[in-house]
Amino acid sequence: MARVKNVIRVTVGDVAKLAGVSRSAVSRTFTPGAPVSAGTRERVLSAAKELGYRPNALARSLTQSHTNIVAIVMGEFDNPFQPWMFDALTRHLHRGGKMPMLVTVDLAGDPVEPIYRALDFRVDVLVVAAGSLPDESVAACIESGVPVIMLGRSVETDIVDVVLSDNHMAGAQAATILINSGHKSLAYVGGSEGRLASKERGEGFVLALDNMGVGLTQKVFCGSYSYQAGYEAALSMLALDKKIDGIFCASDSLAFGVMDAVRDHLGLKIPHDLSVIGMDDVPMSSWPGYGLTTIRQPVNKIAEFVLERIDYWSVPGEKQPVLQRIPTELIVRNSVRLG
Amino acid sequence: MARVKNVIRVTVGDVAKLAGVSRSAVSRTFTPGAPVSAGTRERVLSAAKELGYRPNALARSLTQSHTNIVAIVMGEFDNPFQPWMFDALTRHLHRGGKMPMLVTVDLAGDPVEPIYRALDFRVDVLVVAAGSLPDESVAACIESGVPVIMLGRSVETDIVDVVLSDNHMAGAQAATILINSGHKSLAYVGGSEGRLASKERGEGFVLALDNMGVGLTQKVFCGSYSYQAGYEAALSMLALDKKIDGIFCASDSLAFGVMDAVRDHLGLKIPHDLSVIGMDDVPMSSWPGYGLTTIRQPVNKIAEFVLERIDYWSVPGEKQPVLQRIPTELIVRNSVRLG
DNA sequence: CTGAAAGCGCTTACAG
DNA sequence: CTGAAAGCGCTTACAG
Repeated sequence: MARVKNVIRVTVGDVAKLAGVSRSAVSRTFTPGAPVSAGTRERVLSAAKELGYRPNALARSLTQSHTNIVAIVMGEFDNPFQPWMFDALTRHLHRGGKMPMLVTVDLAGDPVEPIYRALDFRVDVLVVAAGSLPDESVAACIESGVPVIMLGRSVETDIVDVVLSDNHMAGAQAATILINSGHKSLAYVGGSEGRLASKERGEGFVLALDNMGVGLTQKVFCGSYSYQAGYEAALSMLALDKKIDGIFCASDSLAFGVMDAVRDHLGLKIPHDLSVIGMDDVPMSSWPGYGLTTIRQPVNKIAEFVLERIDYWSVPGEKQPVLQRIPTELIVRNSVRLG
Repeated sequence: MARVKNVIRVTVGDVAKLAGVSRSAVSRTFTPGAPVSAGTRERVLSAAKELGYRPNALARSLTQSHTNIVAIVMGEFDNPFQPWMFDALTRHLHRGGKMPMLVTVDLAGDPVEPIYRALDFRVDVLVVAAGSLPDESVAACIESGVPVIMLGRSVETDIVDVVLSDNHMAGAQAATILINSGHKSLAYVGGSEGRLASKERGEGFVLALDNMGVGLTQKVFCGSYSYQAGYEAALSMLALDKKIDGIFCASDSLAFGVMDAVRDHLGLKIPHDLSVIGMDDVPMSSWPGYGLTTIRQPVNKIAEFVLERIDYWSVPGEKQPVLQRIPTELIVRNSVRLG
């Protein structure tokens, strides 16, 4: 019943002894590309297998220039998009042989200490997946001296990578389907006015509308991407202007809020009376209860690109940060009246 | 424009030199409880501050019996409960000074390799937050020799901690409110029949019903906790038996599926014609669109307890694993017809 | 290709 | 309380 912690720690020395070679030989066998003869490699591998040996990643990291640990810095999961993006990211990191270490910045706590604690482990790079992250936290990442890859967020410096969805394209895709299907009076519901993503999505929407000779009837920024914000925005917006027949929301959760508000309080039918279009394509969008037509953020493509950049930064030398926009995709379901 | 990686690595030696003390003294200053005179501590601290010194956690881990890294082993985020639990867990780990390292087991990939890779970093403990985790992965954790804390899942051994919601209590809470508010024909919608949680919730529900002299009208296991599963279950269940007026679902997402199926296809009003009660209390439950009455899983209490157990396992000696059930809480909203 | 030696940055007994 | 020394488990030049 009682449990005794009993981890046998096999080391290079043990394997070397059993294989009858030097510790260097063992080390080389586990270092891809290092020179070892087929014979010794064989003997080392079989000894290692017999002993159940695996190199201690901590010790290895101490002598190498990298640790294979990637810090993911984020705020709270206050929006279904975040866990979704996060899941794709960790999955890709694993495939690339990286171990994700999590840094969740608590809005009630110290904005920088958790970041320093991750840095103590000599993480190779900081992936900042941060909508709701305090500016101080972001600043700490940038000043850390460690490569930073920002997700979907703008930064005032040009020394970090930024990867984000092509928000202008997204806005244009929303505008196009709405106009092509005969909508006349359109509105945009954004998140935080200050955030790049909300700004760009709105700009892309308006610009495409302009190009088709249509003006925007109304625009509102909610301060967040949350369901509640969307719910309230819909109420106030549609009370003001009842002829709006199409709304583009800067996130799916905003769109869900809009849809529910419309159903509960306004007595309008979606999409018959009003079309709603979201952005993200979180799994919930395909639930029959919503059937949300939306602009998909390509989380897997984003994650893949992040992995590429991690590899890029991992080789020493003069480096050039990039700002990369990943194309979005229109997903047609039932919340937009067609034809 | 070009970015040069330029991390200055200050070491104990640098600080020792500046402070005019030995490296041991520096080390002791950063080791809580170690003997250092106020004077040297002062000098060390100020030197450290001037240099921006922080102990290298990797090197430190190499000489100590612990690393402060906690592995979180999980499957996919296929259910809103998981990110919610995960968020609470990581938050508490940070508060306890632990760094979470993520191990997501890909169903398409190797079920054990990612776990070994985490073990290579000498994680202190494995927190297995695993509904959908393959048995092989779970076995690998248990055999690792590292303390294991299982979340909401049963195990065939008695050498690991298990912490989970009090599922019997949850079932009883659901039964009680349903019966007290005059429901007559009740059904249970579970997840996987084989899983402890789904089984226990159903048992608790039936047992409480029994005690009140009521039988269960119908029971179905969906194989998962997903929205889709709930949607389909509702369709087939209610087609079979139209007089059911109360359904207890083993998860909120199951309940959302049931609600939407009922609204879309059965023309029943919730809660007027049919009451639905969920389990988890994920944030979405409080969205006006659902207003789900549910049994809350105390994620923060669970996370707190996990932290306690991590501390417990961290001190050496004869150890005793525990199975801890955390009380659940009824959250009343609008999906159950009252009185 | 191979091994002995030095070193990564820290902590822990060990004498004082 | 303090410092010199040894050691954690590995890798990397350095000779051969």
